Amino acid sequence: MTIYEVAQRVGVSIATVSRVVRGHGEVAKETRRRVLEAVEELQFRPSRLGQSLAEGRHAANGIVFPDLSGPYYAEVILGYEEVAAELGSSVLILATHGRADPDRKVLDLARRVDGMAIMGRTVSDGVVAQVAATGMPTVLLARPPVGELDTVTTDSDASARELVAHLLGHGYRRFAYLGDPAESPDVTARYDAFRAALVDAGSPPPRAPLRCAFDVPAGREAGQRALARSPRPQVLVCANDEVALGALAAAQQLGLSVPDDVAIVGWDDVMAARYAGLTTVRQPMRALGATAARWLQDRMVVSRFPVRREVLQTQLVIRESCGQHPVDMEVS
Amino acid sequence: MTIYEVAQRVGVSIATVSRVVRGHGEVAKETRRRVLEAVEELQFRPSRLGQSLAEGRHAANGIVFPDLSGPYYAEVILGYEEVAAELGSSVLILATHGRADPDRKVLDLARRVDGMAIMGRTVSDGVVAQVAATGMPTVLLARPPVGELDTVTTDSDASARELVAHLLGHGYRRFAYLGDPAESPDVTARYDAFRAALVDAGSPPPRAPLRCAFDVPAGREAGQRALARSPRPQVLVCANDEVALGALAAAQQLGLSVPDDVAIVGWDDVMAARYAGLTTVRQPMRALGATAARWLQDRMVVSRFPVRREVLQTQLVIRESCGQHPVDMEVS
DNA sequence: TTGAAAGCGCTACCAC
DNA sequence: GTGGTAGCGCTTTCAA
Repeated sequence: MTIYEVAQRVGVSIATVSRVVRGHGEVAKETRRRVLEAVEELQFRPSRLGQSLAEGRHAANGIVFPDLSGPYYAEVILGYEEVAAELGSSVLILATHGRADPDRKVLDLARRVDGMAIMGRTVSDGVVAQVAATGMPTVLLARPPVGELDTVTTDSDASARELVAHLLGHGYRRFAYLGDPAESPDVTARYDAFRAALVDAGSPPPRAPLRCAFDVPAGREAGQRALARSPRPQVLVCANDEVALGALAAAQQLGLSVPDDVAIVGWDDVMAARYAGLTTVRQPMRALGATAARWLQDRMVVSRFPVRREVLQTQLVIRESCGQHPVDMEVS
Repeated sequence: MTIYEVAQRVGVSIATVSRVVRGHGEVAKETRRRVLEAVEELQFRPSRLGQSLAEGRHAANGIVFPDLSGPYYAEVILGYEEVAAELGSSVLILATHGRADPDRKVLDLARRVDGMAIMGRTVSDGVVAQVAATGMPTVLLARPPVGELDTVTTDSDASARELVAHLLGHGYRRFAYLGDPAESPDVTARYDAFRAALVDAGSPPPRAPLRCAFDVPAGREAGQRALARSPRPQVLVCANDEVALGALAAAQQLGLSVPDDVAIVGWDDVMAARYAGLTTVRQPMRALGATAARWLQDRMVVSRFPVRREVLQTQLVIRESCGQHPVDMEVS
């Protein structure tokens, strides 16, 4: 079903059909009626490819993320899709984690979209720069800036400072950090912020992080390593909630009580964190994605636009896992 | 940067450049070298639009889901993306829930993909049929079949039967069901299965479901309503885990102990369920998405292919919320 | 008010 | 081996 068949059926040119369908240009009332009738009868829908090729735009944009497992990325993507869809863009998603040749895949995605958001440690700065160099509107998410690209991240410093103050207030002095700063820019930022907060508070810097992946099993394994250290750390500060939940399991397995024998804190505030009673730092994940989509739109509409950088606020959420509190500080 | 510029630079025709780039057809070694050199220098990447238009395919497929909030859909999409990417397709996502004109959006998506997966109650059977009628390879996910379309769902009957047997074994006789069968085909299936299992076991059928949306706040509200009934139900059977978590909060708020005063069971086994100690039915969400992607591929490759129907197995997961058990039946 | 036609960027067939 | 060229389906300008 092409525009030609419609035109032929009505006995007009394809230009006229196009005008009617798009609602641009002037068309005689009667002609319009006949065209619309044929469109309806033939169930004509213009080919997106033909349209895009002629218009020179895809009306789509993409988001690249490490992987979708874990509620964190899912939420970001939801926020992104919601805004993008509102703005009339289709959304393409691309997970790179654990996949062969992520660079190629990102470059490939770049050929199907008008703009893209790139999250975390998915591809190298070089590839990001390469994509951006083609003139592709690009925004970076939860990732250090590259060149003059728009970048939206979430705060680690303020909440790390709050967290450390809170933990020191509990009287804790021996900390272990679980997570691999090399794995993700987020972890890097979180670890650095944690370390800086500790040092600024006059404490000795923490030992090197116990490196582990970003999931529950890895957290458990790292938790076991941490808790085997002597003297045993009083607090396990974890790169994200899943690692913290793993650490929780490790403690349980060793017969240690949380928080009496060891305190555990996470990062993100995924749904499970509430039920595990995990003290954590809440991330505005939806807002992260929504912001990226909005900025992308701005860049696609206005050619020259000042570079944007924004650090979204996070919130320390105190629950039971970091120590006994006089009253429940968070109920709901 | 088009194929013309590359051709001109090298002094060959675009046909030759195309041959080299695609790796088809015979090209003299020396010519190939010079073309590749130019491609490299000019950073030429063929336009996806031109390519697709000429090839007559998008090399992309789409998945439509009610919304992305809640870990359930996210996991399905992950499974889908993983397989689709492996198969060389880009993935477009579309959330319909709470959006204006979902039909139009789905039809729109259909113009950009070679195949699509449609989940749950996103669009009417009519629209599904309309999409399928265009020849678009389509598979239905967690949704009743429409016409001759491939459909993959998860089992509700067997696990509902197991669940009911287990609950009856606890001595419970008064059940309340929380969730709105009209909201999603999943809920319909779950409620029907629950009801049938109860009746088959010789119990009286449950009262009508307490209708509520699919999230924690709605679950809490419905939980309050349920627990205010007299006589108070002994078990709240919930449409999904989020509703169950809400019901849990409601019980807590009323000062009721779970499971001593009231038992609560959910459906899905999202991550939070483990930490909330929720008895639930585990869904193979990744497998659901992966299966859809695989079937779609089959349909796109082989034109005529027998209709497929599959019901993936689910697993009853017993935790604390359904009653005291002699020993921990699930540790990890 | 309408039509003809020039692209948009590529693939693949047919000649040479 | 290589080039010419006819599509693929649409938008939009220019004429009529």
